[in-house]
Amino acid sequence: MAQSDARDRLVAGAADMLRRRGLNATSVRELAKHSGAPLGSTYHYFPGGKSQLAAEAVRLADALTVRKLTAELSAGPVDGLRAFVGMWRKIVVDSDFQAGCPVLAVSVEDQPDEDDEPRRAAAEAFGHWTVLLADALREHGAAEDAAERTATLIVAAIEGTVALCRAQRSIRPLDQTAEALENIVRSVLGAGADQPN
Amino acid sequence: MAQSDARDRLVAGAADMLRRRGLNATSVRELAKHSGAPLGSTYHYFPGGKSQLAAEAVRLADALTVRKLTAELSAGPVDGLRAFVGMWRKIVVDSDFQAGCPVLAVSVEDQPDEDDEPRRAAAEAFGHWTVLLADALREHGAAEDAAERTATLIVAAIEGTVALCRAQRSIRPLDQTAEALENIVRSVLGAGADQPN
DNA sequence: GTCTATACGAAGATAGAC
DNA sequence: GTCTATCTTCGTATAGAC
Repeated sequence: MAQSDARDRLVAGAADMLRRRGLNATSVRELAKHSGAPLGSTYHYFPGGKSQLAAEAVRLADALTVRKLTAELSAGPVDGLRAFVGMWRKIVVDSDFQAGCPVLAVSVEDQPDEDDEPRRAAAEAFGHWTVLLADALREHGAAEDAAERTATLIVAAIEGTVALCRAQRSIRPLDQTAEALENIVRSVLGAGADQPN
Repeated sequence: MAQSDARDRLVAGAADMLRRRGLNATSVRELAKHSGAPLGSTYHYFPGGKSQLAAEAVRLADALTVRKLTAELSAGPVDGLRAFVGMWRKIVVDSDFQAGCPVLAVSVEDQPDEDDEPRRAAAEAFGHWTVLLADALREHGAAEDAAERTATLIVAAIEGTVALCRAQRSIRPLDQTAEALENIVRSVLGAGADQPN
C-alpha cells in the first residue's frame, strides 16, 4: 500500500541524510522534502518525531549490513571482511566522500539529555556486526578471545577509517586498513592465536 | 593578558563541547555561556564565527595529542600506543561515556556546502598522528609499507572504538582494541613484515 | 574595547482545514 | 486520513549602547 511506501521512503531518506549530514544537521523538514512527503505525514507515520525516525534509520542500516555480512561470511571470514569493506568503500567513493555510516554519526552526536533510542539502536548495530564476525572467526579456527577481539577491531577500524577517508578526501586509508585487517584475520585463523597485521 | 585568556577559554570550551555534543549541536550561544564570555566577545575574537572556532578547537586537540604522542613514542611504539589509548580511555571514562574525539565529530558532521576549514583541520590532525606513529614504527624496525598501514590502522581503530564505547556505554571495546593493536605492533616490529593481531 | 539587545531565519512539533 | 499554516524556541550573527 502507498502508506508503507511513503513510510519506507522516509526511513531510507533518513538513513541517507544521516550518512551525509549527521544527526543534528538532518532536519525533519528537509527529510520530508527529500522524500517527497509533506511535513505532516512525517509526524503521522512517526509520532515519536525525529528520534524515532533516526532510530529506525539506524535499524535499517543495521539490517542491510547484517544481511550482507551474513551472506558473505558463509564463504569464510576473509570474504566477509572483504564484502564489509567493499560496502563502505562503495558508499564513500560513490558519494565522493560525502557519505559515511549513519550508525557512527548517531554514536558521535547523541546527547545524554535527549531520547536515547537512536543511540541504543546504534549500540545494537555495532553489537550485531561484531557477533557475526566473531562467530565466523571462531568457526574457522580462531581462539575465543582472539575472535572477539579481532571482530571488535574490524568493526571499529572500518568505522574509523570511513571517517578518516571523508576528512582526508582519500580512499587510501580504507585500502590500507583493509589490507592490514586481512593480514590479521589470516593470522588469527592460521595460528589459533591472534597476532598479525 | 585577559584577552588571550578569554580567547583560550573559548577554544578549549569549543573542543570540550565538540567532544560531547558534536559540531552541529554546539551553539555559539551555549559555548559563550559555558566559557563565561558574552556572546559578542565570541565574534570579537573569532570573526570567522562558528567555523573558525571549530577549526581552532580541532587544532588544539591535534596539538595536545601530538605533544603527548611525541613524548611517549620516544620510549618506543608500544609505549606510544599505550599512551594514545590511555588518553582516549581517560576522556571516555571520566566523562561517563559522554565525551569522545572532536576531530572525529567534525569528520562525520562536516557539510560540503559549508566552510570546510574545520574538515581540513581534522584531515591534518589525523595525518599528523599517523605520521608520528608510522615514523616510530619504521625507526623500530617495521617495513615501510607495514609501518604506514599499521599507523593508519591504529588511528582509525582507536577513533572508531571510542565511538563504539560511547554507543555501547562500555569501555570493553577499547580494551579489546588496545590489546589487539599491541599484538599487531609487536608482530610488525618483530617480524619486519606485518602480520598479527 | 565589551557586552546587551535584537534581527532574521530555521528548527521541532502541532492544530485544524480539507 | 492528508497536508497546510502556524506556534514556539533556538540557531548565527550584528548593531550600537556603555
